[in-house]
Amino acid sequence: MQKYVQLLKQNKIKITPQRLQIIQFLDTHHTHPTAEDTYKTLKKNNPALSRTTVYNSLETLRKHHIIQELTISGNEHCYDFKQGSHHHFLCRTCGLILDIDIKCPNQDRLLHNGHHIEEVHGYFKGLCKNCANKQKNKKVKP
Amino acid sequence: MQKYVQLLKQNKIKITPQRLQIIQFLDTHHTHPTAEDTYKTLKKNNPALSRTTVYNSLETLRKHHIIQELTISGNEHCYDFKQGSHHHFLCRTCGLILDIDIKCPNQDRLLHNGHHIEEVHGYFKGLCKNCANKQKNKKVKP
DNA sequence: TATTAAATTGTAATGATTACAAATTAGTAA
DNA sequence: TTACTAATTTGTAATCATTACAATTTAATA
Ligand SMILES: [Mn+2]
Ligand SMILES: [Mn+2]
Ligand SMILES: [Zn+2]
Ligand SMILES: [Zn+2]
Repeated sequence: MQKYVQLLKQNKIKITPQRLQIIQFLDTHHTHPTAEDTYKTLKKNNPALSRTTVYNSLETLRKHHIIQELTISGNEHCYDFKQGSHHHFLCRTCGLILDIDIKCPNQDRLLHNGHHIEEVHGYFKGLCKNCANKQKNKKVKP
Repeated sequence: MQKYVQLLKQNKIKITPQRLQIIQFLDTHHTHPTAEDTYKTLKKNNPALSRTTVYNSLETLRKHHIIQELTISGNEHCYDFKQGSHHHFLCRTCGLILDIDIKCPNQDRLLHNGHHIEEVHGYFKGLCKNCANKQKNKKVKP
């Protein structure tokens, strides 16, 4: 927990229990949760928590590059505490989002034709192993 | 226009004026418009057009891989008639979305750890050349 | 311990997208 | 050509994620 306090201090933003809880949640659940996922989970142990606080905090943490915001699904933002840019896979069937640890020569690009690159996102979308197997079984045994 | 008719025929979906207009719009405006952009523009020449039709048509065209759906902005879908997977740049300041034609070794991946990859999206987010210059001028001449 | 700017909270508003049912139409076959 | 039917289009209402806002609370500082 102390490491999260340090993280906020380094970024000169106020240390609040809500922010600490949100960072801790993201650090211990590498499932790329949405704001709503985060809210629902933390609300259990902190019934006074407001949904707005979760949205505000995630935005603040993002602006300070403490967390990353993914736009892989297209209808909701997902958040990721993992440091360093990495690729992701989204299963269109079950919604699973996985880290994909592959090397990419464009991962660290900072400039392209005069445009300043601040973030690089590599998204793969398709059918996960699990869902693919389920579909296969259905076809074989109808 | 005949080429759009062929495209729909090949995909065995009904040829409607709305679908033809939508494809034509995307084919002649490579600005990655949203559903709303498309609706507003086409509504001018076809006041009877429904927003729902635009959403439905874009979804149908996407399912048949006639157009691509981008999730780069995070709060709205953008559409792209351009064939073949290619990378994109989003300016966080002005909203501009550009094609980035670079080679990527992961562009044509079909499988990763048993997961079936159907789409590859490479998104760069940052500040475009134009907006960067504007910011620079502001600092120099306040 | 008092002060104050920043953060949190709850509610209302917004914006994108989807659901739905009635009306229309494209494709097909007589 | 005409009649039929399933697919499509339309308009409206509903939903879902996110943001705006004002009142209340709190973390940081002196
Ligand atoms: Mn990740
Ligand atoms: Mn493009
Ligand atoms: Zn899956
Ligand atoms: Zn710009």
